Amino acid sequence: MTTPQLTKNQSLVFDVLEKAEGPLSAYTILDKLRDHGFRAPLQVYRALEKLLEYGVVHRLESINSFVACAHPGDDCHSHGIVAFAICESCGQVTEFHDHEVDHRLMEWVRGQKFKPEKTTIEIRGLCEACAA
Amino acid sequence: MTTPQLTKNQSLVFDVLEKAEGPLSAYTILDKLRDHGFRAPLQVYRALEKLLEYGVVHRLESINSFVACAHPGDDCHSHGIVAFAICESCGQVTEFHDHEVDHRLMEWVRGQKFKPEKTTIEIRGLCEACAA
DNA sequence: TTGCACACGTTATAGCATAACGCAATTGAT
DNA sequence: ATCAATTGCGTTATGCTATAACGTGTGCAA
Ligand SMILES: [Zn+2]
Ligand SMILES: [Zn+2]
Ligand SMILES: [Zn+2]
Ligand SMILES: [Zn+2]
Repeated sequence: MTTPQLTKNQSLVFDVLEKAEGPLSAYTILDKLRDHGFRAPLQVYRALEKLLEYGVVHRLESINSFVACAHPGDDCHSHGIVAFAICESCGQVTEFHDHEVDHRLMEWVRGQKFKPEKTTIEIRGLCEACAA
Repeated sequence: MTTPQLTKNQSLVFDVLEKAEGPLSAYTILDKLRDHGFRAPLQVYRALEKLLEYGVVHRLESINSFVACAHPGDDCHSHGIVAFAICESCGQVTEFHDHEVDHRLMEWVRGQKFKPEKTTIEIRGLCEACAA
């Protein structure tokens, strides 16, 4: 998926996510953009929908939040599953890929004749700093 | 984790989930239990909290729903990660375990000195019947 | 008896996400 | 140039998901 030129709202939302330390909820993004004219949740959600489609932003299902892709330009997303480690203390998120995990999961779905569309792998816990 | 005797509310919620064809949202469970005296979401959420703790129910993060464990009495839950395949058409859920996937993920977290607490693996797509 | 833990009921509130309407700008064919 | 289709945008309203806060009753152990 090649990323087209972002619209104004999409750029604003993306910039907020890129500058953030960790994942943000849609409503947090909204609050950060009120000075730029954002008034309603849909303005955020519509931008996020496109950014997710372009693959430059990921959604963290287990915490209802969004994060900028940590591997811009990487083609991993086109042929692999993205996994996340989420620190429940400081909110830090690490994005990674493991082809062996992908392989095993895809082998399983093939055996079941299941047709995968979107796979979520999220590890919640404590990062090295917070676990100390 | 050994499962203690369930309370009345916990039993009601568990029975609903066990008899269900697929995953249910907390509010759907609530509606199914109104005839049994349930009036408020908290009655459902409090029961679910315990059932999750006992390991007899799983939460599907990506669809905000709950499902009865498909492997009652299985000790897989104590030393492995649970994964789910969720059909987005018919709602059918298949629960499975893959030790190799567990192993790879745990190897990754060990390398990062990340301390995992709860891991989510959910594959959304189409089951064999619905993909045809 | 007193204190504690736990389940429960109720009301209110917080947090997350989308439906539905209308308008404006863009594009691309006819 | 005109028309139709698409896309983005703004606004209001609504729906779905989850928890806070308070009070009650019950069982049990110190
Ligand atoms: Zn990424
Ligand atoms: Zn941390
Ligand atoms: Zn299970
Ligand atoms: Zn299906």
